[in-house]
Amino acid sequence: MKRATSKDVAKLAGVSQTTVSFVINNTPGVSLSEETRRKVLDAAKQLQYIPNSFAKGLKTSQSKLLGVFLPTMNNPYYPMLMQYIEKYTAKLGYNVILCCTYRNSEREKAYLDLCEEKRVDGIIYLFTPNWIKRVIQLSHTIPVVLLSEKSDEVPLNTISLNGFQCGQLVARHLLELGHRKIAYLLSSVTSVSLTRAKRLEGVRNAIRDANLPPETLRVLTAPQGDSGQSEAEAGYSMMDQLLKEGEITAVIGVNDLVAFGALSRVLNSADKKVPQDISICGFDNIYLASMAHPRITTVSYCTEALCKLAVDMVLKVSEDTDVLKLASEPQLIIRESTGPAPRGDIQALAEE
Amino acid sequence: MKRATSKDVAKLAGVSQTTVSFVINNTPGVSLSEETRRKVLDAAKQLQYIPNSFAKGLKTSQSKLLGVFLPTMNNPYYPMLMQYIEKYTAKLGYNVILCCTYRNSEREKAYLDLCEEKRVDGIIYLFTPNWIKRVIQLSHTIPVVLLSEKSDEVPLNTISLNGFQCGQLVARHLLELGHRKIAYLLSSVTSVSLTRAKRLEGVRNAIRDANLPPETLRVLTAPQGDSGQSEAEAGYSMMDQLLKEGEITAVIGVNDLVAFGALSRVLNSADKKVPQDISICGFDNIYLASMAHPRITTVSYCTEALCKLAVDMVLKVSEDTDVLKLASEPQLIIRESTGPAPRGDIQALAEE
DNA sequence: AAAGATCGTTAATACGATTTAATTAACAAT
DNA sequence: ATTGTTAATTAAATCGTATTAACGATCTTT
Repeated sequence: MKRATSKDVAKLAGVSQTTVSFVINNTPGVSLSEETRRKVLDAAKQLQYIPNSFAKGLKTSQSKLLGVFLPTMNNPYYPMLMQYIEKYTAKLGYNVILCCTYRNSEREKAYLDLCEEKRVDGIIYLFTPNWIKRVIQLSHTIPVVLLSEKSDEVPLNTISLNGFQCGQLVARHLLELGHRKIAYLLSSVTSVSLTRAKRLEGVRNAIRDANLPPETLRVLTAPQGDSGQSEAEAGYSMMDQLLKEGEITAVIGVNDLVAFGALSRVLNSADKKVPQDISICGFDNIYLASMAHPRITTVSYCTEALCKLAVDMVLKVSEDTDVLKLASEPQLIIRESTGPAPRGDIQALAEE
Repeated sequence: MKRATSKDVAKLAGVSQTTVSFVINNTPGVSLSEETRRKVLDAAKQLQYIPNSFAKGLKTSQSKLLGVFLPTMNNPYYPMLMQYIEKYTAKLGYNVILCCTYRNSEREKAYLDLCEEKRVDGIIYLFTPNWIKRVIQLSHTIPVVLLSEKSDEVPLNTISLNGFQCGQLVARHLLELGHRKIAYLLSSVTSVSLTRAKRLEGVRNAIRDANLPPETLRVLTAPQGDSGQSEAEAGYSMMDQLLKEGEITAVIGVNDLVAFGALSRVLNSADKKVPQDISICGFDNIYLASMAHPRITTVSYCTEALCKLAVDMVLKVSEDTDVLKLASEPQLIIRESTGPAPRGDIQALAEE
């Protein structure tokens, strides 16, 4: 069963194909009689006419398609962003193509090729590209926006999540609560993550600013992979080790998933309580953080607004030759998983 | 900066455009000298030639695009399926368009329109469509596969998750453990869900089969919405009520998210333990179920295999004219959140 | 040596829309 | 009556590819 074309509609309505196009697209600057307009619309409905986006794209070179790159769906953070982006683009008449790279360069490259072939109208990266060179080159042809961390060497439009400041926020929060023995739980991923680096930097900076020795922070690394489950498991096992040693009073997970895993481990222990004995916090404000009991203190970035901004930026065909770099204003969300350092440590603090 | 076309490549390589097409597509049935092949490839690389998928699609009426419909990203179950689908389609050279309906008929309709315009090569539904009529009509033009529950009235290719059998599985498991006071936690969503209905049906059936009275099962409903957080909250608040009443020994969440919320509530209580006092289980086997402590007993459907199957079906790897209906063989995954009914109830059982 | 058969290549056309420039009709102004 | 102006419509030229049928050249076959 073949679909009706604009030619068919024209024939049925008794007008030219041009007129059909004018009516369908409501082309600005042309005047049409109400009668022809109605005739065309009637014919189109009768034939169930649906414009062929191939032909349309061929002329206009617009695909109304957006490519969204993310490393994985296993951390709910990414589906959350994806959903915000999708919700907004749908309103604007665009579709999003899901490009899940699994932090694999080959896949990433393959997706970039596909996006180029499909002539997507823009690309949004939710992490730092592996193929920076390729992406930069591509950005001359297709608008690209990064929604992650900005890097001075990368001339790409960027909305920074401001990992450094995020790190500072949680660290200061813990320091103000009197914590002086803090662990930073890092689950390693298969590729470099600028975000993770920046967060840790921010934490270290806050400690230095408070005139505290670097030993205040203990950085642990678990070798686990990228799946949400294994990130939580990484947090669990690292916390396991920390409990055995029994020194730490506060824990920062590199993201909420790791923090959640750590929290689970403490909940599972007989003697230790959160936050009375150990405080726990993370980053990203995924819903899991507020579903846990106690709810996890974390950092939020007005994610929905940022996603909308990213879409606006990427669709802005304005010939802004300048590279735009923005930074989010992260917000600390204090919940029940963090509290004052245990008494023993408070005293230690007083002795200083 | 305009992109090179096949004509440009032809000119540079000193051959006809036809030849370029033959080389690029490796068109079967035509023989080409190694030399021309190389010349074309060199020219293509030099000009960074990328075929225009608009023109290509116009001729072939293939978009290499798949539309995937899901209600929300808030339940990790859907991103999980999405990821499996995306992973597999990418391998086949297809892209997926994310169509998130939020269980809103208007949105669903808008997305169907968009998919038709974009001439997607197939549509996969991860839930039961609201606009069944429209989808059925569409399926005459575009292959459609449902990956949810099969319904006898709906002539669409379907891979059934077999909710009925899933319900039976968990119910039998609990009954075998001696539970005779079971609660079924239902968080209501904004549209009818066949899956939810079938699961409950299966549970009831198992109870009947065991010659137990219908009162064995108590069905609770919470009015919460669709977000993952609120589904968990729904589970939390329903369990809150159950704890007050103190009758129930086992709980079935309508999905793992609800079960997780219920588990959180028990963990938060001083006196009750899981599974010693209360058993909890759910459906879907999302990673959250195995991240909780205790890990949650649930039902799995070999999700990845089913997703691949759905893709194969929709791409008509097998040429079938008949409507195909398959059912998954669900698998009960017994973990630490379920155990024998408390002693008091075992005795009650013995008295029967 | 004539007639096929095979190989490598190409000219021409079609796909279904948008868009430019041209055309007609109607009407006002001189 | 002629010209100019505006409104409503259309013919024709693209856009970049896949595909069909045809072509000359070379090689077989008899």
